[in-house]
Amino acid sequence: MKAYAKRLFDEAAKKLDYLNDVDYALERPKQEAHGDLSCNAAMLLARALKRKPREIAQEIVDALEPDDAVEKIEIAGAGFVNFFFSNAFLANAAKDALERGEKFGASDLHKGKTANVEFVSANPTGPLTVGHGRNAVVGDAVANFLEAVGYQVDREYYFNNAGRQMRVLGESVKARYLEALGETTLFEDHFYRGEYVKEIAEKLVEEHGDNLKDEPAEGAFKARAEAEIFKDIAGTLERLNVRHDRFYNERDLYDDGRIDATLDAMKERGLSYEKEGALWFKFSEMGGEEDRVMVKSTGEPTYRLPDVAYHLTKFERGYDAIVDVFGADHKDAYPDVLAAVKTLGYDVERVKVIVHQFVTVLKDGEVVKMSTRKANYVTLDELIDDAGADAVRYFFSMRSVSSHMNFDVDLARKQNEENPVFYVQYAHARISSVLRALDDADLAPSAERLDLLVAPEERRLLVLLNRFPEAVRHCAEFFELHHMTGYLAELASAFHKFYTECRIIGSDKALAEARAALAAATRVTVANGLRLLGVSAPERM
RNA sequence: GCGCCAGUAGCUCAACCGGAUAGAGCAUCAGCCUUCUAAGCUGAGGGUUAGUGGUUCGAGUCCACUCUGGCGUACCA
Repeated sequence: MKAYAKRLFDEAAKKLDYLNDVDYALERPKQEAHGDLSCNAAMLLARALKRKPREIAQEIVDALEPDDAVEKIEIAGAGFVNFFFSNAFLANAAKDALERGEKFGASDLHKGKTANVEFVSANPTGPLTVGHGRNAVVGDAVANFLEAVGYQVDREYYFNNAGRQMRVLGESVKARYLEALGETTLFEDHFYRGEYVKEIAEKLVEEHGDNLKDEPAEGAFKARAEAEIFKDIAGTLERLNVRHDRFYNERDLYDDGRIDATLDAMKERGLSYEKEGALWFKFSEMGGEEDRVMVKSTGEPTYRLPDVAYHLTKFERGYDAIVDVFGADHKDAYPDVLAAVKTLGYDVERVKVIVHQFVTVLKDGEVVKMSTRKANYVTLDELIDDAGADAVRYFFSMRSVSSHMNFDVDLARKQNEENPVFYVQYAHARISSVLRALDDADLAPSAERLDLLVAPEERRLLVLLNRFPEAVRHCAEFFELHHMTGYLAELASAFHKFYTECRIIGSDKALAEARAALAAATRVTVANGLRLLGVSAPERM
């Protein structure tokens, strides 16, 4: 609809030069009485032209040359130009959906381009928590949407198994191991206290008895912990239908010399210096906040150095779009990384950073202060156990990423029947059910007579089908998944109303088959929307 | 202190580049199943968009200040 109206305006602009000078909007009005699409150009021009907006609106309308796609164009309010599309035009979307099936909504807008989406990226120090869930869901869905607009997408998980956290984890496992052997140990305050640490230690006792007593914590203990925890993380992600194409180990950056190369490159440009035994980068000269330590006086790099080197590899791998998904707690790091990458000659415009706000978890009416180390958390697995993978994915997708969200675990548990995801899935199941019943009534969906679909409920569904491709593009561009959940809720609602008011079986054959086609097209659309969000579309409920 | 994100109905959240009468779900109340799935539909109530000032044809949206909450502000990641 928007594309069509835009073409009309572009044509009109050849006659009305002032249309070229104004950044007008083509929006869908909140109220149906205001049509399917609305343009505010006349109001925006009124001042510059020193004329009345409605007068300008009239001039614009006179200059537009619509064909029969448009039923009427009205001037309303302060000077809005409102479009009402014809049913014949709207019905095209239903035909599209039926013909293109799973491809409906997809486009080749970015065909031939590649994208890298990095998400989750939790170090293997413990099970994924509810907080990671938001990251996983957002990252995976964003990747889906990028694929839908033509990108070839790599999903990447970046991790570090060499830092202090992992060292402490190894020590924690060893301490539990010795405890299990009956020795008294000092379980230090900063150790990881989670049950999973004990479980790993117990496995080691079962398999090796006391043979590991003299092993260093950093050896077998850490290695086993990493392997077990990663297995656990992978299992959790699998349950959420989230998969990564590549796990990128920070260590590789050291092994293949990228860390040193990054240091050298900065040194060559005179952007690093030594102070108090540490190596600093001059971020203040690169547009960053202030200079930062990159290599500590101990000789150990800070996390920023590998972060820079890692991002350089993404550029070297030639991605057209580089998407980073992380929580608000990591927000301070990326401006420096981008500043360094830019200084080294790369186009940082390709990087899109999605910062999602924190998830506040409520349990038993209380806020749970999450800490992996202190073993104070609600795991993602527990949440999936309680609410189901579909509800978890839908729930995280429903909120704007920039919004803090409250996650009431007790509510999620009860939400079985009240969760909005079921409303949408139910529409899919209901349609599936009607379509199954068609055979017995000797009917089949047919797009031959879609012109018969003139009831308000039918028209409304058609309008929504028209909006789906736009909604997909919007999500791929702005990464705001809640626009898709909102769209799907509207679509499901429109269907349920249609279902209540417009009988399929029992109507005249031509009308029944046109309605069946509309239902089938709606089912395709619901299924595609849910699939992009990583949510299942059940045929029976 | 400084930086970022937010504050909208009882609760959880929407509102696309500033547009027309601020919308959903849940909860509450009142209706609708002899016919394709009632996990549905219809209707009702519920708002000083945290506050104050400003910008303009028009502000929940932009600007300034104030208040409240979250996150950050490391030679932690």
